[in-house]
Amino acid sequence: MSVQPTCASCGSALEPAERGRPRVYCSRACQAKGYRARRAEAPAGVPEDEGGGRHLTVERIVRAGIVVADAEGLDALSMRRVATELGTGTMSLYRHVASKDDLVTLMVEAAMADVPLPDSPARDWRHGLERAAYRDWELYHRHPWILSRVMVTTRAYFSPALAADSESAFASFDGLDLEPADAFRYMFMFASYVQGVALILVSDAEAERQSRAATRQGAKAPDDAQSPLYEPGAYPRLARAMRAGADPWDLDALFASGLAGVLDGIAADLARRRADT
Amino acid sequence: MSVQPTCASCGSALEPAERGRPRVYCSRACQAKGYRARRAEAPAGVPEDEGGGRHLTVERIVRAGIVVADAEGLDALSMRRVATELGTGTMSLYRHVASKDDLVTLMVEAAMADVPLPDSPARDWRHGLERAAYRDWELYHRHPWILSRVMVTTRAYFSPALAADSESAFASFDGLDLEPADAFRYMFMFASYVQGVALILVSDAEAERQSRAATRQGAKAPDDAQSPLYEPGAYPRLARAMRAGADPWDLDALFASGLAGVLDGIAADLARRRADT
DNA sequence: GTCGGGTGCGTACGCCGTACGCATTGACGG
DNA sequence: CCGTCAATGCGTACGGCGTACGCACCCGAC
Repeated sequence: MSVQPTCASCGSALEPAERGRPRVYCSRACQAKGYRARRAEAPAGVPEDEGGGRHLTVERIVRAGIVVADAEGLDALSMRRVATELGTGTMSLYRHVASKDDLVTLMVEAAMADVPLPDSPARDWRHGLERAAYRDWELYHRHPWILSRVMVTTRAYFSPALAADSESAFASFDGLDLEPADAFRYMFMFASYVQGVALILVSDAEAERQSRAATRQGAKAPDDAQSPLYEPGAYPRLARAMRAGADPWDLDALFASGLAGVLDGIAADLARRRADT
Repeated sequence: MSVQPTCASCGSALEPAERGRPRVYCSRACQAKGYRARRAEAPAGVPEDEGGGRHLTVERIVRAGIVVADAEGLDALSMRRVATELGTGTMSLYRHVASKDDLVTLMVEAAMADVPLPDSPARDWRHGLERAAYRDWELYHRHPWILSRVMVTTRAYFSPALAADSESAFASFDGLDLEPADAFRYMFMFASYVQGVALILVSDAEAERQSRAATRQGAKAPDDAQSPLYEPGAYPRLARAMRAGADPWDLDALFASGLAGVLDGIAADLARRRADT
């Protein structure tokens, strides 16, 4: 009896008719994933081609992608662009990376290693969550494009870097004897807030880039204070609030103040639960 | 002395050499904006072509765009697609809409009218903000793609629908004698949280659509409980929390619980400020 | 030597947004 | 009734995108 050959990466059946080319993988996508898996389990024999040599590797591709995305935004990231940056052909990238989506996922994973996780236990839960928030904030500052992947741990998909981030934040509650469900709810609120402000940060960064590009072309920057947002009229409350709170636009300060509020909310819930028992 | 002719929409100088074609507008983009402006100021003479007739209008284009985006996501929205939906040529759209970006902006503006603003004053600030939060939440449910524009009022750009939303939410604070700067900070925290959860909602909707498409192609849905997120191991705290809080995934409940926490945070700050004076 | 898997990449396809300019229409002054 | 001209529709084309496909080469194993 002949064994039905299966794809070495995804396990799906390989049609005998498919033989001749992939032979082990059912598609280029699986091929790339297979290469990565095999390379990862290789027991660190040769140091992987010193000095960033000519050889194409996932690492070099991901690093090049991060450079482009940091400098010019995720919109400017294209496979052709990354290939040009590396001096290779576009399709060569697909030997190491399954798709553009895969590349971005790998980039996010890699970029999150740029800001280290705290290595000491937090003084208390509030200190722990503040540390975690500022770690994420720093990440968004450095690599705004990571928000293209949702940065709150949900059941949706598994990311080691994101899970490590969450785990570290959850450790803030360690001495508290919290119900796991409560811990989850606190975390959800906390992470949602951080992610929500990050969206503003990202769009600020994007607007900044665009206005810089426009200014280079000789256009004049529009005056903020001219905006109808600052004119009393149809929106008097909004205008007053904007004048008072947004006039020197300081997103870092707003982030800090909102964070304090969110943590106050958690504190209130903690106190209430403690009183109930 | 001959007057330098200027673009009727953006006011920039019109090169005489440019004469012959646009004659009034410096570009097709300005042309589209000009048409819209003129049509808007037309004093409602003829009822604008009853019965959704053959005539192409901004309204019909925007409506078609919303239908496509609702059903298949913003990724599926292309100018060609909208044109096909309307049975016209692709480039015809550009007579009424300056660009795809312009179209999306108009779509967001129009979609936000789908859920009415509250028309009665709120009982108290907490009730007011809850109403505002659920209004936005409903909007994100119906039209997840509106999050492609940042939905927190910042100095970045002016949107009438968004400003009206903010103004209405600010009205929650009306009887409170709040410093405008404090009101702004509360609003910022509140809106950031809502927007942050919306990002999860949106990615859920996207994942849902993709998995439905994959299932139609015969793939099996992956089992949530298999995810490393639920396995104790490298992430014990995360796994416990996920099992307890995310196992029947109920985003609406999580939204409500986090919202309560955020409002508690505002209440704490209000109480503190009141005690200080 | 030769063979076969690992690797790079050129070509091509079908999308996209949109610049450009011609064709048609319809209102209006003569 | 006709000439005119702005408003409008749209066909063609360009440069970009992601990526499927298959050929060419390299290099270690035998």
